[in-house]
Amino acid sequence: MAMTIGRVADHSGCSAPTIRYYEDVGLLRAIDRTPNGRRAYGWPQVHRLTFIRRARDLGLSIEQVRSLLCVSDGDQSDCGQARDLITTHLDAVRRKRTELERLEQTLSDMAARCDSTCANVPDSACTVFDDVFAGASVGG
Amino acid sequence: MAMTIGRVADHSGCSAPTIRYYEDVGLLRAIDRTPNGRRAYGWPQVHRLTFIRRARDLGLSIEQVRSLLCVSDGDQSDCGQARDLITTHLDAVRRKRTELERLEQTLSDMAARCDSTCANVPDSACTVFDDVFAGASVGG
DNA sequence: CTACATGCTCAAGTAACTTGAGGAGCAAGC
DNA sequence: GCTTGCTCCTCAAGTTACTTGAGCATGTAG
Repeated sequence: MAMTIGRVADHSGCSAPTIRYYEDVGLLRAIDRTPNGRRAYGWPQVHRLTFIRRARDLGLSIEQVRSLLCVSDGDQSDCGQARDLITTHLDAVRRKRTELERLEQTLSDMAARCDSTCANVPDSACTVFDDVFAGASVGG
Repeated sequence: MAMTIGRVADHSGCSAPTIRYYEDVGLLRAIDRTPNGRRAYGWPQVHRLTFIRRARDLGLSIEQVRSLLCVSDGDQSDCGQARDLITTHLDAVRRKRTELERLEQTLSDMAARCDSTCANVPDSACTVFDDVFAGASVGG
């Protein structure tokens, strides 16, 4: 039933040192130990770590993640405050997604241009960046 | 015609110290100086910095940004390699966007649940996290 | 029972900035 | 003409969120 830190790392996508670090800074607490002193985890920790990793990957700071987990842990008693916290993060995530779509479009334009201008001319100079940035060159 | 670092900061969205830092690490080079030693920028640098900021905001490392700028600068002579670079980044950006959409959905579910369960019960304990994570609780 | 993979702690290193100290240049108002 | 205040400069140290490495113990496979 109990997992080693290595298995938890595999399941959650966090590295073992990172998991110990999260324990250090208080995102995980009171990890059981086996008689010989090794950490013993269960599935709830795997889910918590997966959530943390996803949020971190997407640019939320440790403190922001902590605040969301506080809501989850019930440390945040006022539901209105919890909702504010969530919608604030939601706005940030939406803005980020919009920017990401813009970059995706830019990169995709570059690749298409690359295909059309130099696909059949190997080793030719590439001009993909010349005018993809809102009509202006990238500059020096 | 020439802009101070402060104006460039306003236009590009990078802070002045960050712009100096990018010069230090070689993302910007050979910035002109006024007779009294202040940096003098033009629009090409503004565009370049805007591109850098967008890419950085979305999780590309300085080294990845540098490699894209190398293509733009023509330091990358092989168009095939340039295309590979771009499509690799494009894949990463697409995966990131998918993850972001998942987090957006999760947060939006939380907000909706918050509204329906405790909107008219101020100061009540909030249960928004109880089962939004793939059917499992966040754990401890 | 010897490899060797995995775990532990603690300290130092890294990336990408941010903040702070200490000082100079210039524009506006008195 | 001089002070007030904003912006700029350099250089050093601090911050966040980890990663890497040293040195040692333990569990597992052949």
